[in-house]
Amino acid sequence: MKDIPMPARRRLVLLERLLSNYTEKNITSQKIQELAGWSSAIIRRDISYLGVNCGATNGYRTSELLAALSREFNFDGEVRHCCIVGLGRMGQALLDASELYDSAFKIVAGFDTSVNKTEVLSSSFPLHPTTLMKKTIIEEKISYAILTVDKDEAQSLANLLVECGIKGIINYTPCVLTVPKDVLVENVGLLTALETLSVMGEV
Amino acid sequence: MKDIPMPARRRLVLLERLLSNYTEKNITSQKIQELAGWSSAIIRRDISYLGVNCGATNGYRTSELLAALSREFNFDGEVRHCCIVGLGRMGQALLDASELYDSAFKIVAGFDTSVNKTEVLSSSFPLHPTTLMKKTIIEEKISYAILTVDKDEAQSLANLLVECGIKGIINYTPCVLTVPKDVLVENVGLLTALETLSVMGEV
DNA sequence: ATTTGTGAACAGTTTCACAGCG
DNA sequence: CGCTGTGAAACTGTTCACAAAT
Repeated sequence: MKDIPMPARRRLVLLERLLSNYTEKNITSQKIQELAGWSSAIIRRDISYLGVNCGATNGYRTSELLAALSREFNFDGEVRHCCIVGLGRMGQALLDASELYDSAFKIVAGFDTSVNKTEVLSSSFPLHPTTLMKKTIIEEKISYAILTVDKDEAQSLANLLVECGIKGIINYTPCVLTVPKDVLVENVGLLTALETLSVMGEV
Repeated sequence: MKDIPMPARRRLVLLERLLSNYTEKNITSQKIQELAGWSSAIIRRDISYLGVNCGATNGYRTSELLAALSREFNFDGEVRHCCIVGLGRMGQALLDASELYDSAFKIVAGFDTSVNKTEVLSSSFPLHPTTLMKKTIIEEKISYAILTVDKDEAQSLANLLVECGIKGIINYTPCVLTVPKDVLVENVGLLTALETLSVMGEV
């Protein structure tokens, strides 16, 4: 894993997503190219990092590839605990997170600065005021946070999360978060995503 | 713009986000490094693509940099029209999209396959059944779609959007969408983002 | 016959290091 | 003097093209 290039890792994650919704028994690099848009050459190299030796002719066995991806990324180990920080409209929309059912990730807590929110809303896991964040994150062994607060609270809550020893943040806010190098951030805010689309499109 | 490398474009978008929330009059490449985590060398090169000549010593003038970014990315031209496809919990959470207020993007329509949804919900822009998608996208000159449907509808609605001539899709579903090369996709689904975080983190 | 897996060539991106500017 | 802007070097990632596998 150590020496899989970063762009390859991102593609392999998408390959895992792709194969999860793929029903054929076998798949060729050519077929993946049609479905995902990357060149078949780079797909073969990406897959070669996984160390599967498929046996040519019919392409890869879907199940074998998926297993190799899970193994390499440790998606078959212990389930990773996550929390939602910010229970506004967006945070509430993620509360059920049916998407994560059957995945390697599980939301085990929600936080909001407003005690009102944490008391009124209900979910299958406990909702706490942010004052209990440190305690909960440590006790529940939470690795990742999903940040869905207002932009004026974003950096201060990111700071708090870092203090709690979080390993990564999914940033749904339109802010650039300042965090130490060992804390990873995925920026998935709507405005950021729209600006990126628009900018990648210009010839 | 033509020859700004893709990784540089992504950073420049984040630089734009960063500066939008930055109140000092001047900023140095060193300061950006502290805030965003990229090396000061690469920041200077990224900015050099914009063709601003700042005049050393005190770093860049924040306002000048922001203006150059807006100019380069055409954020100061006509507002780009967007639509939400899928009015479930997530789609509804994006309906107000206060985030886009004062930006280069505006949501002008929402769609759902269920007429029920489009009739019951209310928003500042019209909600239509997907049967009216082609008509509306053309009439309203909609460039970008925000896809928040269930995973079993994701590809078929992506197909429809492509047929309507959409330029890019913000994909909030956990699916990999198959689209022509000239249609761009930003994958911001929760599961995809969590898997990416986890995979980028492994040493 | 078809498709993988991979050295070697190529292309793209980042870093280094320093001249030049205010 | 501190900071930018940028050639040139170093590094990283992608594509080519073909031998090996079945």
